[in-house]
Amino acid sequence: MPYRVVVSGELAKLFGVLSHPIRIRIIEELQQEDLTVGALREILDISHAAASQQLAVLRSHHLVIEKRQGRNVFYHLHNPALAKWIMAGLVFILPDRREVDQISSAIKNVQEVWGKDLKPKKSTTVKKSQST
Amino acid sequence: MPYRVVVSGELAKLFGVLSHPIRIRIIEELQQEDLTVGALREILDISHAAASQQLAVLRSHHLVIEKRQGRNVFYHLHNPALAKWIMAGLVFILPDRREVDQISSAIKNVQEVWGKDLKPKKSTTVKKSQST
DNA sequence: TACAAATATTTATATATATGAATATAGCGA
DNA sequence: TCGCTATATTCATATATATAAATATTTGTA
Repeated sequence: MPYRVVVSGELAKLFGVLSHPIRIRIIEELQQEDLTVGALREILDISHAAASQQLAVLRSHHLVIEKRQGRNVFYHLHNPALAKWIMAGLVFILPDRREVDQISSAIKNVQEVWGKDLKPKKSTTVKKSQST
Repeated sequence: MPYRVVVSGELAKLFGVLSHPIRIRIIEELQQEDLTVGALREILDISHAAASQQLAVLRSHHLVIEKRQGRNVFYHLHNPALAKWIMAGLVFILPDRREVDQISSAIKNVQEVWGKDLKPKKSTTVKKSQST
């Protein structure tokens, strides 16, 4: 198979995995610190099953790594550069005129939160509580 | 709307647009030189309508710009950095064991072709002939 | 046992894509 | 100017795919 076809196919798959808001948010949250499924569920305000499913998609493409710790499963990025690379893609977002203000101010906010230099990882810190 | 939601949604849309092999190949081909629909059709070996449709997707997200010239319509990248950014995503492709060799050699090949320094653009050069 | 997470299944929805036909636009020649 | 051809876009339709959300079930662990 011609290599261009192989590679464009693989890239397309990668982009497919990234083409969901929840999965992007998971990746950005994981850049800050390792998190359990329950913690992500809470942060993203989604059901447990949903969090698990989206993590499974990321896992199946080796973008995140799971690490069991007691009854919790912590996730971290296989390659933290992924989160940075995604942020670099922000410049290619070209909203339509009417949304320009709203979206570009949102981008600025997000760059401060997701884009700033990272705190030293507290990877094994367990959140105190976790409901449902 | 919380800005994280806005931005992750916009990014997801962008990734969605890029999650098709043909569209990726179009972007990489356009990095080398501006091309007409017919030229792309030929290079990618797809139908004329298919080329036009995929270009419409890219156009609707402002990733490519059309410029009419006589009876041809030339396309170019709105932001050539897009092609480079996509190539930078290659490092996040983590194939399964069995495909590792095939895919990583394909990636190497592609990096030579799509990743090398660009020739000065001959943007308005019209291809001599064009069948079908 | 009870909790956390993963897995499996189903359902519903959306979406993409290929194809062929119709339409539009531009250049060319009589 | 009037056709004729080349190029490109659009539309309609059928098919395929995917995809997500919801639910239920299972597994592992304290």
